[in-house]
Amino acid sequence: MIEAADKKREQILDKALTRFAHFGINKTTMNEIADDLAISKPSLYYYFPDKISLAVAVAGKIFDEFFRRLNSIKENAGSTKNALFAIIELRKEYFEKYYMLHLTESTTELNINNESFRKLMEESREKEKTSIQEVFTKDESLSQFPAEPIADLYLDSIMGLGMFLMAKQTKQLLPETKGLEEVIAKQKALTEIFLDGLANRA
Amino acid sequence: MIEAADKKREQILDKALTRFAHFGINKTTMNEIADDLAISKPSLYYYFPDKISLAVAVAGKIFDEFFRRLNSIKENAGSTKNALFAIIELRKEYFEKYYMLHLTESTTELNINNESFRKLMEESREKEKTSIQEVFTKDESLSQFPAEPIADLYLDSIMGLGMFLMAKQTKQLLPETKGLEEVIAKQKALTEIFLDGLANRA
DNA sequence: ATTTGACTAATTAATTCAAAAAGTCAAAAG
DNA sequence: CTTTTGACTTTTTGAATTAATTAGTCAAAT
Repeated sequence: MIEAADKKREQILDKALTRFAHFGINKTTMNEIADDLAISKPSLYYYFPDKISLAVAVAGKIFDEFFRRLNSIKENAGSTKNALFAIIELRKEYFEKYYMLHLTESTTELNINNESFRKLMEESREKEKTSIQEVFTKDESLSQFPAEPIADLYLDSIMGLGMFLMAKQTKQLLPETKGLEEVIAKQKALTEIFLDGLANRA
Repeated sequence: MIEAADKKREQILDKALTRFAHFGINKTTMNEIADDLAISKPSLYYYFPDKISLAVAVAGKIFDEFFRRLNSIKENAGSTKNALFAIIELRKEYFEKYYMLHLTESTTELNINNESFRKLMEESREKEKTSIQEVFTKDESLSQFPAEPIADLYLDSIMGLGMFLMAKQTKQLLPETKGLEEVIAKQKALTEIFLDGLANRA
């Protein structure tokens, strides 16, 4: 019964995701996940060969959902600017939701040395770049220059701005209630100037 | 003889700078600095109350020199673009030169909790922002919109891009011979689009 | 094919302790 | 009175040891 096994795998993924999102990967033990599901640890290991595989599978699930949303935005957003703004909001949503997994920076959780995780992250970044690229390509008024390096530069700039501002706030002792809002605002402001800059060259 | 004391302080600063730049602050001991100068440790402590004060004084010296160069660029560069490009190169030069002091990111060296260091860094960032702001203000074609938020956004974007790309490269196992060159290239590319974007709005 | 109790192996966290480095002081030298 | 120092104390750092937790395995059972 391959179907049933898949269903169980999904159940495990769901429970694991919940714990990971709450406490992070390192602070979640395989025993806890097994207990949550009211199964034994060996059962858990029957479905996933090790903890990293489980974590990578969870991360993969999150990315799948993310890219489904991203594609939907890409297809339906009216203008280029609207699309890029919506993508900024989407990234924010996922950042807040899965903050504990540190899927963004590669510092602590999920040892960066791990091959399959690094691959997943790399592929995801590539995928996101391609999506952004398609957003630019769709815009006829920007068809003059190659979309790939532009998308690359845009994405690096937006991500860098996000990382930088977050880092700045973290090491500040001041109130950070607004926090993400400032990041989003600046990312949008940069997006606007960026698009104007391209339009100006066209 | 206040004059002689100042001269000695300068000598100490110079030697300390050399060691700090080579080995980093943490890996340099007060004994080594004293030995370099052929004086005893208590003598060293006669001029600087503690190691942090010494390190902060060294960092201050570096920043002073940096801002002297920055101002010279600001005064002499022809176009706005030239000025911003030259500043990017200047930052690169200082980053390479004083890499070991980690004056940029606030991770390891010089405990970020230290009050006087945090103050120095904050003031320096503010100063740099003001300089960039003046570069924008000088450009009559951009006099329509407020220079302050524009300079702020530009600086955050450029710094973020730099940090982000460096972090990316660090955690990559690939050749990084080019390394900084890619960073500089992208910072310049973003600068161009940014300026075009402003021009387009004006 | 799936599950588990009872195990082992590997990692992580806490503790100890010695070495290194920071920092002090009373006395001396110019 | 300013500057310097040998000899000292206090703190910090890092390696080594150990205890505890957690990852991962296996033979047997359903």
